[in-house]
Amino acid sequence: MFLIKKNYFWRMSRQKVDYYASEDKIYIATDCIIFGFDNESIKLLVFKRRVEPFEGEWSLIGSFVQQNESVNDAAKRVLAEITGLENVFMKQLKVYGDVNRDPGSRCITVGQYALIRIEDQDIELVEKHGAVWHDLENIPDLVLDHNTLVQDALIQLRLKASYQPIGFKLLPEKFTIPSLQRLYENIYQKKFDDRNFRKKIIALDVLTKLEEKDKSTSKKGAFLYKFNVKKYDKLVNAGINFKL
Amino acid sequence: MFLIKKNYFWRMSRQKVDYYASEDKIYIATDCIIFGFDNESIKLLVFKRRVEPFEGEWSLIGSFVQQNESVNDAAKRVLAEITGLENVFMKQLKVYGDVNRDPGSRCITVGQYALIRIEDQDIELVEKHGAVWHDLENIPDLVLDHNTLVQDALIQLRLKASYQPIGFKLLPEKFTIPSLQRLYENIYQKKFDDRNFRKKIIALDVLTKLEEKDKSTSKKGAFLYKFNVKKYDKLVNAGINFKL
DNA sequence: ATAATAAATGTAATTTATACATTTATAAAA
DNA sequence: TTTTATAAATGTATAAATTACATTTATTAT
Repeated sequence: MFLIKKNYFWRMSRQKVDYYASEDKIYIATDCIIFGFDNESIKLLVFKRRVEPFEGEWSLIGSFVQQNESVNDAAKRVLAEITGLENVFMKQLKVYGDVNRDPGSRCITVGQYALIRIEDQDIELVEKHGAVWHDLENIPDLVLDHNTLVQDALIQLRLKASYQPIGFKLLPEKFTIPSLQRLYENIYQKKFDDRNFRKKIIALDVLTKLEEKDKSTSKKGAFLYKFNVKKYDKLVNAGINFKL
Repeated sequence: MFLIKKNYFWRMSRQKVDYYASEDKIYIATDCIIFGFDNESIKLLVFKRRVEPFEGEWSLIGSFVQQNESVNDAAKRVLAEITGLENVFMKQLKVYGDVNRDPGSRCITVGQYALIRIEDQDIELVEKHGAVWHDLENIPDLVLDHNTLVQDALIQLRLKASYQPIGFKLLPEKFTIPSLQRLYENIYQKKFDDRNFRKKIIALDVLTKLEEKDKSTSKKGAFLYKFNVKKYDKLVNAGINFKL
């Protein structure tokens, strides 16, 4: 039998239910919906479970939240364990709290989506954990409600991209305008006119043009740009409305 | 000592920590940030605690999540207990999961904001629970991190209002265009030009004009309108972009 | 009959978004 | 060395949306 600590009686007065003793427990997990971009398309990082239960099945990367860490720190910890990355863009998506979402035991999970630069990952670490990048069109069946988490995260990503230039979080430090365009075409699942796209992005005035060119995709080569964080922060503070 | 059920070993393989036995427990609560509109200004519903701890202090309305209810149902339950209302617009805001957010014991809370029509509330019930509506400019100091929850909810409300006409959730079934304008002026904390506001709202084509007038605020009286849910749903499905 | 007051209406000017075709730089092939 | 192939880069005219702005109208109370 598990006794709730005394100082937790305070909330109970408002409720009809008897909380005073309970064997019950609700577990708290967090699962990461990790998106990356490889200059071609947006991809999702999932891993194949190597132990029971669900051995051999695909799953998001997650963990229980521990007693001595915040919910957000738990997600950061898992992300670092699998990709070797810290200081990654990560946002809470939603709590999945249905009673029977996990047949094993009562467990809620906090979905958190992360945007990472694929090139920055620690490939050995990723492979060691059995994690694999999947195209969004080919996401396998995942355990529990994880496919729902992914779909919700995609909706959120598209929404958020429409009022904040989060797309930059997915790009390497130096990137070309055509690759930025491909990224946004991926996010929104539609083509943009290349002249208008370039015009709009440059009008935002958050890019710094470099002397270097990336010649990997054309003979002419495309100029590389950097994201100007200062100018961007100014924009955000002024209440940006970044619509493509 | 509390033993984690066997089938919960599966997540552990990924972690270094020993989960096999633990006296620890993380409590899960949910707190409601309840907004209402009285044709004048937006208000927040909070209540004065009548029992220890924090007796006499102001607090959001919340509860622990119970074993046999979902996180969202817990919030709905509390909301119904205090206001008598069901089928209210409510959205998850964020999980507050810092280790020390609650000095009593480890407890995370899911903030959920609700938009209600003040006129619909069960006043007796509200008063019975010691709940009071406060102007946003005069929100008292609340327990724990509840003031943070409120501020975050306001930001979210403003953001959401810019791409979905959630403002209507705060209005009575029949409302005038000037009162709708006052609501949006409250949400955005700025004045709109009355001619342009009316033009834009009517161009949305989700309002049905009634024959009745509301003469409570002028001699001429203002025509009442109803929100057309069908037309609105069409808009939402088509990917609305409701900007004022 | 008059005064007072909020509600309702239209238009011109400006800004922003869209549609659309050619030239340019370079590497590879001839 | 010349030609070919290819993605990158650029400008302009048209349409659509947003903004700024002033007067008339319906009604109640005096």
